[in-house]
Amino acid sequence: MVEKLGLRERKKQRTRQALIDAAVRLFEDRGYDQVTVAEITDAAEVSPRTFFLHFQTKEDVLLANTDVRVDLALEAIAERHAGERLPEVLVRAMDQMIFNAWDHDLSSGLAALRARLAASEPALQARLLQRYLTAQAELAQALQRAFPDRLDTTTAPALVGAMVGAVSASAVSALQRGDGPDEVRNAMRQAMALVARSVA
Amino acid sequence: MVEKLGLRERKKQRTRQALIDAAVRLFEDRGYDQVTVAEITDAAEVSPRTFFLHFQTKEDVLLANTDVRVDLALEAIAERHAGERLPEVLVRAMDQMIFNAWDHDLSSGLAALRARLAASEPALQARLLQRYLTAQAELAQALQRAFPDRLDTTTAPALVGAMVGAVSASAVSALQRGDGPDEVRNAMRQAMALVARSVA
DNA sequence: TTCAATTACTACAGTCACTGTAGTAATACA
DNA sequence: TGTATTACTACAGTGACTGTAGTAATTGAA
Repeated sequence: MVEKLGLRERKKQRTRQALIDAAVRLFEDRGYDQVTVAEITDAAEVSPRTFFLHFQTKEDVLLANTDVRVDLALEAIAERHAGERLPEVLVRAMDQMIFNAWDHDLSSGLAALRARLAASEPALQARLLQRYLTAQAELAQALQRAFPDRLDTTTAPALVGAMVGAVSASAVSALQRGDGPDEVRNAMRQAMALVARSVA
Repeated sequence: MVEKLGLRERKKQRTRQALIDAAVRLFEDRGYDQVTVAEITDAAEVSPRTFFLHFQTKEDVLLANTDVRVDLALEAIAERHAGERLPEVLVRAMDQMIFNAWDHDLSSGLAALRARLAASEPALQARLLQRYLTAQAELAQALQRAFPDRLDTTTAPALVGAMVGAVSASAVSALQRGDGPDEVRNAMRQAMALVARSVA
């Protein structure tokens, strides 16, 4: 976990983090589309071009570190506990992905800001959904490897899709009616349980 | 169904259709991002500005008429047959939305082109997913109205989300491994059945 | 038929996300 | 110490999308 990075790489990570920090601060102040990429790079004291060397799109600066979440879920599937059955593994993987990582970067405020902006900013919402879709494919593959006798190439994606779809939809609907974090959390867990039942 | 439209409105629909036709033709010829909006408007013989009076984004020209699909599903839910239970209604609504409308505009080639381009074009894929999400909210609301004793404000979105998520994921995965239309269709139906089981 | 209100469309100028390219200076490595 | 790599910059450009003001056709009423 303690990577020995060269000086060059450390500098690169520093500018990357500076861009993220600047973006988060400006977005919180003024809202997503009231901030230009040029303003972010100004605040981070780098050239505008540099932004796009680190992030493919303006939205992606808010999706930083989402890979980590997916990796957590993949690990959770791979580390299948003794005697654990399909629904349990699936729920544990989703739990890792959503709540463990949630707690982790709630401190940085990135996840909270992302959720808030995704609700109001269509471009960001669309990009986030797309990220979910690619994550789904990875999860489905891992899950099928873990349960080769139980899942085929059709049911594995369907099952993961149902999970992610149910959890997302319940979260969105909870957020839209103004629920607080705890209620959103409960709604998501309830959705997970609903889908888990279909494979019990 | 036979709307009496004024001359002005008919002209408007004609330019709208001209834009769609021109876009589809050009996209099929050269691919999505090799065609500019300016070229579409040139082909349709209108000004570039006119395009954005009819469609919010370049992607939206390919999402034309998707409202109709959602409306079909909403009708299917409202016209709940005698003695029909939750899973049956849900499956029938999804069926209407996906396959009935599919057959309908397969002739125009729009649905087929959309599916093909959505697989390769991230921007379009993202927009399509977003459209699904908004449709989900409507479906969940309608479904809860139809089954007020069975569904609450948490389970209704979760259930619809699971359905849409499962069907989408299975379709994507089938398309990615190069399945033909029939196999994709089967995968989608199988996904629907999987989720329907969870509420049986 | 005539006049006034509405509106689909156009022309034009501008913003901003994003890209290609060529150059510079710091780091890495032999 | 010299050479290769590479993160970054400067610059010029493309293309999606917007705001605004004007024109001409449709509409509905006098």
